[in-house]
This record gives sequence, structure tokens and C-alpha cells, in this order.
Amino acid sequence: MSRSVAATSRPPAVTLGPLSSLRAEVFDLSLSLTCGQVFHWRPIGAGYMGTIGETAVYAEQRGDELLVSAGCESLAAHYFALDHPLERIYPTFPDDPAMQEALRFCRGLRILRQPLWECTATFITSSMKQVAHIAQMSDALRRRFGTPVRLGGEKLYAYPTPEALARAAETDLRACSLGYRAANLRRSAEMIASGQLDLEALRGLPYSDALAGLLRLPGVGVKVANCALLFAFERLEAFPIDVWIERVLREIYFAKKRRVTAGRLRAFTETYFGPYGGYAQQYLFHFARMAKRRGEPAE
DNA sequence: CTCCAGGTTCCGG
DNA sequence: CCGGAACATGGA
Repeated sequence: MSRSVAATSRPPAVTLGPLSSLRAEVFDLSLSLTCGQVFHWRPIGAGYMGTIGETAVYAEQRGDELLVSAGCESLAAHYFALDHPLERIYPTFPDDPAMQEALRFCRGLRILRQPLWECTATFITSSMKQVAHIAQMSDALRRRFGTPVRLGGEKLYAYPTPEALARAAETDLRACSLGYRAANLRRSAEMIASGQLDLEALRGLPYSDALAGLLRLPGVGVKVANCALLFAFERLEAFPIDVWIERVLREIYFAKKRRVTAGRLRAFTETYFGPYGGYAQQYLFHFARMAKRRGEPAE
């Protein structure tokens, strides 16, 4: 499926190295990278540069093909979840006006397969922070504690390992604008580095058991755990309820209902949005955010 | 200056 | 189970 192709026609930026082409139908690279599920990809030339684990990657979309750094074909195809059957997922969305409008707006947005720790850690730092702030903290942590990797002439940084963050001083973490989240991130890193919790071992568990495992980490509640389950653990049924989604639920699906508790909202989302509720959630989330402040530049 | 941001945790009804 | 409050930081 991945064939090496010399990018002879329109090289995006000669310093970023040779590219290979992947077939990518029903895929919107830009949407997938800027919708708030991942925070470190930066636009450059006609595409984006970022890391997938410890590997620096350039990615650029041209219609139905995705150009990626040569040698990263299978890595990128897995990360960008090009195998998710969107044409079979969309029909499982509820047929209501809000959901269908979000679908039209976000068509091609794919839920990525992010590295376990990287995703869990970034969402530990996400509490009570705007998306732009999360990106800033992620970038600061990478520069200070991450392994540098080259992408042609550019220098990128992998997300710091649990070991690197576990041995960091809390004051150094706070220097990355983490605030009270610094202690949570460091203690969680310690639990992973020491083997107290094995993230990989959670992969094979039933949803509720994987959720319970993640909840053992300090700074991880139900919302952050569901983000990790959805964006890293491939649990496409996970439905994180944040302030944006709660707003959508109350204004659209519980309009003029009084005294709707959190438990009632959660129970509703677990059945109403179907087996790919996580996809539905991300589409509603991104659509709601973009509708709220149209006109302003993203991030 | 005030308000709020992809929440979590602890505490009292 | 439910509602409140504290918790850091920065941008609108």
C-alpha cells in the first residue's frame, strides 16, 4: 500500500528530505492535526512537521495522497489511522441535526493513534488550560526534557520519557508553566517509570478495567482518562466530557431540561452516540469550538 | 481588572 | 451520588 515515490514535482521544502506517497481517502490532515487531539505539529511549507514517538516526520496532503518522510510509511499510516473505516463509521452517528452538521464540517478528521505516555501526559497537563496553552506547555517540556531529533535542517524534540520527567525537579517542571499540574505530571511519571503502572498492559483490558488503571495516576480523572483511551488506546467508544461537550449536551440534547446532573449526561453519551462515540465526540467538540469563535486564527 | 480555559481532588449534604 | 471550592497560569 505504501510505495516510495520520488517527490520530484513540487518539493515542499528541500531541507526536509525525500518523501513517500501514501493513499489516503476520506482524510483531512490539517483538520486531524489542529482539532485539539494532539498539540505539537507545526505548519511548515505546504505541510506539517512533528514527531511520531522518537521519529521526526514531515507530512503533507495533496488531494487523496499523503506525502510523508521517506521510511516513515508504515509508521505514519498507523499513526494517522488511515485504516479506520470512516465510511462505515459515519453511518453509526446519530441522525440528528447537530451531529450531521458537525459531520459535514469535520469529514476526514481521523482519531490518531498517539503514543500512550505522550498522550496521557499531555492531557494530565491540560486541566483548566486553553488548547493554545497546552501546546505551549508541551513544547516547553519537549525542549527542556525531550530527546532532540533532526528533520532535515529542522530540530524537533520527542516528548520526554516517564524516566526523564520522574527525575526532573518540580520547580523545573513549573518553569514550563505547568502550575499545580507539575506535581501530578511528575508523580505520574514516577509511577510509570517505576513499573507501578504498566500502560502497555492496559491495552488488552476491557474498557472499564483500562479506565480504572488510568485513574490510578494522579491528575487523571474520568475526562483525562477517556482522552487517553480515545486518542492513544484505540478505544473509539470512549467519550470525554469536557466543558465544550457539556455545553453542547446541555444546549442541544438537554435543551430546557432542568437540573441535568453529570451522571445523567454520562449515561446519555454512553448509549446515544453509538459504538464510535469517541469519533462523534471529537466532531462535536471541534465544530463547537470553531463555531464559537469564527474569524480568529486557529490557536 | 475580571473571566475562563479539553479538570481533579477533597469535603460536607 | 451531588454540588462547591481550591488549585496556577496566561490570554481575551
